[in-house]
Amino acid sequence: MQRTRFADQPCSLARSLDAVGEPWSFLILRNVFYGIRRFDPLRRSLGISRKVLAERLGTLVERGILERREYQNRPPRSEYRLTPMGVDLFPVMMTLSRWGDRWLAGPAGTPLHFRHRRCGQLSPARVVCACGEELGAHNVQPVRGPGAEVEFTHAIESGAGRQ
Amino acid sequence: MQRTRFADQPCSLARSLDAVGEPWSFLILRNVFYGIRRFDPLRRSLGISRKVLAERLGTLVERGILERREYQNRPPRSEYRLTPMGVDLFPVMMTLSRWGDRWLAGPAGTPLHFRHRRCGQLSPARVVCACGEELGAHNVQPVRGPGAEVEFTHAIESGAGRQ
DNA sequence: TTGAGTAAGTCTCTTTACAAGACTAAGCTT
DNA sequence: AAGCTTAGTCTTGTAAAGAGACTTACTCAA
Repeated sequence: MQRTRFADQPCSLARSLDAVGEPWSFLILRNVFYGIRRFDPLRRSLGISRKVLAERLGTLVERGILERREYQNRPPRSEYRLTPMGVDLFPVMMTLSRWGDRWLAGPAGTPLHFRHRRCGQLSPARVVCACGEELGAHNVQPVRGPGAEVEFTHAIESGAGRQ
Repeated sequence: MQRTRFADQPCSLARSLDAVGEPWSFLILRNVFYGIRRFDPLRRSLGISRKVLAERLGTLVERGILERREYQNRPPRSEYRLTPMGVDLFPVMMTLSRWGDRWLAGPAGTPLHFRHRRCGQLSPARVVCACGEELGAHNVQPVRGPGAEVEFTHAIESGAGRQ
């Protein structure tokens, strides 16, 4: 009876969660984004146990999200860097962070802003359509794609969008 | 020795993960978005155990993400609906889903698209700044906000942005 | 009025995963 | 040589997930 795997579901959300949904994975990636790339600094900054950190780094490397790189070999020391797949998670982290800013920040306010380097704004990352309009549950409808499986999307297409 | 709580960290990402980062939470919310709102249909569509489903629904209600509503009382039957806080998670799920579309879809292709109702496009949800430009790790810099704590942001500000 | 069915759980048991921290190994420093 | 640093592995105890039996309260058909 091991933890259910989501990777085989015909759903990109489930697959993504299977790849980075374990406890700590996102926080490890956050700190790697912030420039903390080595084992001990990661462990200290996160307060994570050595065992779990080693496991998470291993699976994130295995899945192609981080890359392990030796930066010296006497003694062997390595650091972890984001692959393009890992870098591409940044927008996800921004939207999740923005949700927390909105609903969980409390009276002290937002702990951390993101500044868009080019225009200088402390940008409240918006999720938009190619046409530029902001997207949300109210104006989006799920539609079966080429990788769909019929029995899976049946319930979805019949009931979708009605909140 | 219980699981580490992220809710007390001065970081909206950590707080968000504490609220919805448990296994199954996102998939439950996905199905509620798709119109599956009752216990047994949720259980069947997810393949989750009754115990864990009851636990997750309970904590999501407790945290204000779902609302439990009786739709009949003889016998008492209830359904779960998204609160505004829950509805606001949809853009997060779209970006996570988009990441899975990009990196994990495989040869069968995207299982599910999102169609923007107004313009009709199968929209690859983009994360953009208020100025309209797309945001990513390369053009964003974290900046301390009012709710920050000094010792926490020290490492971040010194090392941020260099990948 | 008995029996089957349904919806929404609760409870028990087993297995897995996390938390804390001791221990290991290889090299460096004083 | 003793101690320090980095990067782990290993051990032990607790918490949480998975499977499924059981419960409660009501409806419906025979």
